[in-house]
Amino acid sequence: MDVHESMLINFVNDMNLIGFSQKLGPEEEQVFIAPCCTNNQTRINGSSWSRAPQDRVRLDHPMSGSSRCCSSRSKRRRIITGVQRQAANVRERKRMFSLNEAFDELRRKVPTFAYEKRLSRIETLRLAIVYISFMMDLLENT
DNA sequence: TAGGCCATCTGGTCCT
DNA sequence: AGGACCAGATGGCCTA
Repeated sequence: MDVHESMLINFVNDMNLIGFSQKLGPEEEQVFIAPCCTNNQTRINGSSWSRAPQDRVRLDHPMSGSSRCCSSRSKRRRIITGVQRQAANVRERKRMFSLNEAFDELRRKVPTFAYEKRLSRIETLRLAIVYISFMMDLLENT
């Protein structure tokens, strides 16, 4: 085993011992709260979703209710049909699928131990950031 | 049982 | 006009 390999193992060990939360500064721990979206509560309490996932269709008009409330911009409303909505859902699923594929690829690139549980997406990103920094330091010092 | 993570749906906005 | 992207909401699953 060469020096770099042992350094890498130490690095992974350190990552596991340190944990990600301690690496967060106050900035990262701040929770962003949208300034004007207080009416979300209405939507939670007065939820119009059906229970079964396949029945998750809004019972009211598809374009009623706005998640981006209080915007002073003029809104050009886009009326979409049920077919278009379904097509958009399919596209979104595909998009999320390719995003997850990219995350899986990134998981394979960052060093972890085989017995460790699968990294979550946020853990993968944070580990990748630290790993890249580690490698850059390594390059500068060799 | 609470909290974390994730998949999915959805509507708004951006871009071509 | 329509697809891509984004963020909020919601529910299911899993683990401590």
